[in-house]
Amino acid sequence: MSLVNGKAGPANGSPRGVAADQLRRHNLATVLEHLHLGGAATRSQLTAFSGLNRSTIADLIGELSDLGLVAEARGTTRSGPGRPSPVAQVVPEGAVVLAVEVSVDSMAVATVGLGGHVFNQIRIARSRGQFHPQTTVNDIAEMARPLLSALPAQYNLVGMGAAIVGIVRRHDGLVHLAPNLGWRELPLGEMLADTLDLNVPVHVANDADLGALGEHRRGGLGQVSHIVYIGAEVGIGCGLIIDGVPLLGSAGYAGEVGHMFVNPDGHECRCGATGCWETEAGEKALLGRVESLSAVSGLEAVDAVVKLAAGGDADTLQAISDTGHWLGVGISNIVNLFNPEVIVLGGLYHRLFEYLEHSVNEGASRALHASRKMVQIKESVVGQNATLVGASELALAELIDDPANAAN
Amino acid sequence: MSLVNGKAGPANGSPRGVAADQLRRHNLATVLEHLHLGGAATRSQLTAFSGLNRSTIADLIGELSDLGLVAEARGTTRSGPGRPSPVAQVVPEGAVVLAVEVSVDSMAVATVGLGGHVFNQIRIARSRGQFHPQTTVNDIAEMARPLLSALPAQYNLVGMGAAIVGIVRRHDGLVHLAPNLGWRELPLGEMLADTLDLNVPVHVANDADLGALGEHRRGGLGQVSHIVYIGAEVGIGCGLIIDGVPLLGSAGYAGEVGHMFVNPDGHECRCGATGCWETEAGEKALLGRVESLSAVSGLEAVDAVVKLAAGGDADTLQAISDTGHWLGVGISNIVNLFNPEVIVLGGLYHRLFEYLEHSVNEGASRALHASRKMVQIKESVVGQNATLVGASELALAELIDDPANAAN
DNA sequence: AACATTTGTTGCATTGTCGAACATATAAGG
DNA sequence: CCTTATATGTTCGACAATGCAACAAATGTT
Repeated sequence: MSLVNGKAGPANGSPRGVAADQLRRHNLATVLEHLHLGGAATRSQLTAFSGLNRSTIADLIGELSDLGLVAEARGTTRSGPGRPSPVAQVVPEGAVVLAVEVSVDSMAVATVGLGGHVFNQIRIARSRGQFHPQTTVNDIAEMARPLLSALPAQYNLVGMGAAIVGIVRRHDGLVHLAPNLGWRELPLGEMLADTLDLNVPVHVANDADLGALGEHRRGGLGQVSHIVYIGAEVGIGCGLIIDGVPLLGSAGYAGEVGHMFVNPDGHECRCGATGCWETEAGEKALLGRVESLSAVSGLEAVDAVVKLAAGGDADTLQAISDTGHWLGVGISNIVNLFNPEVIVLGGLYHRLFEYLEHSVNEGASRALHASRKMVQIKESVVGQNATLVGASELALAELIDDPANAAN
Repeated sequence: MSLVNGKAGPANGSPRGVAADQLRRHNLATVLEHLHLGGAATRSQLTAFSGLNRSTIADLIGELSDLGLVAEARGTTRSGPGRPSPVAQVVPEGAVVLAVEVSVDSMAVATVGLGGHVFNQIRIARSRGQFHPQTTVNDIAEMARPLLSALPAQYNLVGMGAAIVGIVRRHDGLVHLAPNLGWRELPLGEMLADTLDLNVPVHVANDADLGALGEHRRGGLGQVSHIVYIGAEVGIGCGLIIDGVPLLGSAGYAGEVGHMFVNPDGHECRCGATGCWETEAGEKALLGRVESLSAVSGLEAVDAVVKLAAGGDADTLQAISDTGHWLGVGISNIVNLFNPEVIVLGGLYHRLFEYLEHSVNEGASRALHASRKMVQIKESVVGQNATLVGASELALAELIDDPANAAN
């Protein structure tokens, strides 16, 4: 939570100084974020966590309560003497967002409230054909309508977040390139805003970036603040959390790892190069290694591989292991560059994690010893919904960062 | 400048809430940093920059002036009517640091004051043999002594920063591994503190990380906040600035790019793999490509290459160009991962920049189009002293971040 | 020389947090 | 059941920092 002044300032650039109101904003945000991510907490816990005085905490909670974002209840059973501290928790309907995910094999929409409460969620399969963008946007609107009307009375919609399998410019939601959807230079942010017409801010981001955000905030990683999320459907996506903050790059294009070079003797890639990470560790690479499948492709083929692996088919296990090896080799580069604490595997790798784990670790042993030793390679905890959860967190962030101004 | 509370707090973790004193600290830091990096400024310019009230700026400058960090002078010639605004500027001797650099071919020590004012500097050649660590530390102490006694009266020494060609754990200055110095798990921070006995905080960091910091802060890059610095002596080093903040990784080991994989048909590397970036674009790769030099090695060989290139020797130019190509290929991976605005080439690449530029750009064209288009590959502006400057900035950062508490 | 303009200076208002005193709710012990 | 210790909420005044308005000062313009 940075404390950069957000109010309108003098002409040249944003003001760097900070006044008392920004201090209040920061403290409100800190308390609300803690409740949002950590669940219910007593006032005395909040006092300890924040380092603020109990009078201040009382005041902050009072304001959040007036805003309809937090509610207090009588403290439950406690140990030890002393006046019981009331338990504060977020009110989910106090701030609701619409989360959207457009992946290769499915599309999902969810209504999510403060605290990560999912009111409702729909996921539909999507064939791999390329659809006209406006058709997709209309489908999203169609899926969203019933979810929005099913929300409890008096809900407060504050934003919308969309995760897209593609390269997205953050500040305006322009989809620069989404090969698997057939989109290019598409002003998706605008289109969603216009078509859904919800009168709330629309955020669009890359799916892996949001997968990382979802895992960071809801993946039970506690105080871990350097995380790399790696997911695959057709291509390989990578999202990075550095010091607790998403790494976006200057335009939002950071984390494009698919065409990192890993294998001297690899296959030719659609990008023209040879031995790209995607070519060696992506879905197509995996499927190509399972001989009995050569005819099938896409999601059905992946499902078949999962089934074969579960059945203990030696060929399939070897194919998965080979894929894991190249996955690990790429990971070693990433470990050297970022020195993260955790690498989270999502998407395809999440489905196959138990069969991949060993060979990934073996492949990653190429990395610098000191960095390698301290990093843990794990499977996604949030699982299939990591990107959708990330999209909701993205949309909620604006409110959490400035509860007083964003709530109404 | 993050506004995280730094004062002693309750037992579990650092406090997240912020009180008025931290606000003051933030504003003092903002003003001082602006003067430190941007040079002299009138009060009215500071008012515009910070967004704070004129009374507040007057008060802040008053405090910085009382601390001996800033001095005001009568405003010089101005255009337009109105009462002239006094010009504030930093007092270099108000906060002085000792900056140290231990590279492969040289060692340097400098006394640097606020505003980046270099009081004195010594650089000595260093042969490539491996020296006992304590000998090196003693040499540094020896070099530092005359510099410290040559400082103006009443100077205030506030810290020391050391740049090391090796992998350094940030929080305690442990040199995990420095192959070119022959060091391993060496508590250099402690050794410097004990031997120099200056009674100030000692910071140790990787040379490329500090090169990046030096370029970011004194490289005339203005508001650019996503920078990758790439330097080479024997190996390739990489330092990253993300959103204006150094990327260190969870232990400080981030940016280890030397063994990134780039060339399928490459040479064998000392790490055991084949086609590492270092093997293809490092010093040895370059020297190996210049046939007429094959016997010579080290700094003399590099000097010879520079001379041959300046003389227009076709073989040499081709060798440099080939090296540049592989440098560019590695850069394309980095561009894809970080989406930076500027890549700064230092060290060996700085010396050869005019001969490399074209082939580096060609090699980098592999990168994602959108990211490639927006990044500029430049040569270092600070030049040979980038890492030394970075070391001084590192040591000064503590004071700038909290002028009131760190100044005395 | 009068005026407009910009900026420093001063004193008070406002905002936000802290701290002390008091009130309240629980557990433990007799 | 009553008393006591303890932890925490509540209240109100103190304190710190910034903002604001009125005034003063220094400069350019006419």
